[in-house]
Amino acid sequence: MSHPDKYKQQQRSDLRQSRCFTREQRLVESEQFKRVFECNDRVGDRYWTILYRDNTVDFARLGMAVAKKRVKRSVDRSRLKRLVRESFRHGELPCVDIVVMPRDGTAKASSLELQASLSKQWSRIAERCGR
RNA sequence: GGAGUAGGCCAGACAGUCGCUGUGUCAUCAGGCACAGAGGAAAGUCCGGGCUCCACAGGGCAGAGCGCCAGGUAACACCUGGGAGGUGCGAACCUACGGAAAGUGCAGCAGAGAGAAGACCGCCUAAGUCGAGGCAGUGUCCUCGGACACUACUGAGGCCGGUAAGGGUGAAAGGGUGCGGUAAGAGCGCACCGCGUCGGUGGUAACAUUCGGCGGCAAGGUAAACCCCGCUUGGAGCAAGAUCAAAUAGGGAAGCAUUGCCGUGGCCCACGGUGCUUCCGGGUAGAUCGCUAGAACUGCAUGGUGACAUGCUUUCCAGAUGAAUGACUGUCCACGACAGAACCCGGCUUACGGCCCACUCCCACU
Repeated sequence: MSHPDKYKQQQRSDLRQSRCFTREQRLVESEQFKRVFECNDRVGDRYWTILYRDNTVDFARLGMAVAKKRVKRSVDRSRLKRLVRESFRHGELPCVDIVVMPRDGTAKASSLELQASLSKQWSRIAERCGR
């Protein structure tokens, strides 16, 4: 996908494969969040709790719930959100709505660790949905 | 070189790739292109404003805040300059800095006594009183040596007192030093110093005073204890507030329909409820505005000790809303601290990496 024309073509045909992150790919309304919280599957490790649920559109959507209680400083909250977004953008996922929540102490971990952790979680979700 | 004081500045840089938000522009759409995109503290939310809504005839009380003087400012508890007091060898820094003679309260331990104070040790015996003893005179008695009584003088010592010099206690004992004075002492008197006060002088003023007079001179500390005096002061906040506005339930008006059904009633009329349609009002979810052109910024000039002001000039400089401002790679260096806008400004406070300049003290060398 190094060739730009090829990239564009692919993006047009299938948002799933894209590396963009537009508004459509986010959970925006509280209804959407509620839907995921009410009924979901979950995966996780010591950094993250990730809820997911099949959605009605044909691409994955991401939402984040970063509680002030869990991550105290505003700088760290921003950092985690960026990390998650970036990772989500690069990861390949089935058509599910996802809500990512950090755990206590996640802010102390290095960016490399967190990225590794996240991509592992994405593939687990993909695997489960594939079955 | 070390230790310190004050002021100012910066907030990794460059290139490439992939993203996000806004604006502009092109495009039917998809999207393309261009430009812009966190801080000095964006933080704490501690003050002061703007802005918005609510309340309000006017005045007072209560409550809250402030408190040397002058200036700056939209305003301030901020800033600048000055005064006073204090800290430091010094450069410098610190100060909630009105009133203690309006009243009330508070002060552990020690100490005799802690607020118009006090006599524990010490000092003194002048006044008052008791008075061993001494000496003189007179009288009486006699063993002629004296004894006793009275009076006057003197008088060790005691009592009652005097005394705030000295010792001792304490953070603090009601100006200090010296001389006079005294029974011993004491502002009791005087000199000098200090203090208070009145006047003069200087200063816009706080205040100063190497000027003059007067007062013996204090009823101390604490007001971030109550309090008194003076000045200021409505309340809530952008989730303020404004506009548009589904769905559902309910409200109002008009029309239609059956002149249907139910209720009031013996029956008709009538009235109320029930059905449908349209409109209105309210306003929830949601959306839009508020939302960034401003007590703005850049540079210069002028005035001012300065904070700052005035004039000209330059620029448009985040505006998100489940919340953008990032990730990766490479190169270089001092190897990157504290930390993320949420209506906007002016301050204060706290956190923190580095650099520059000026000044002070100490050490060493020449």
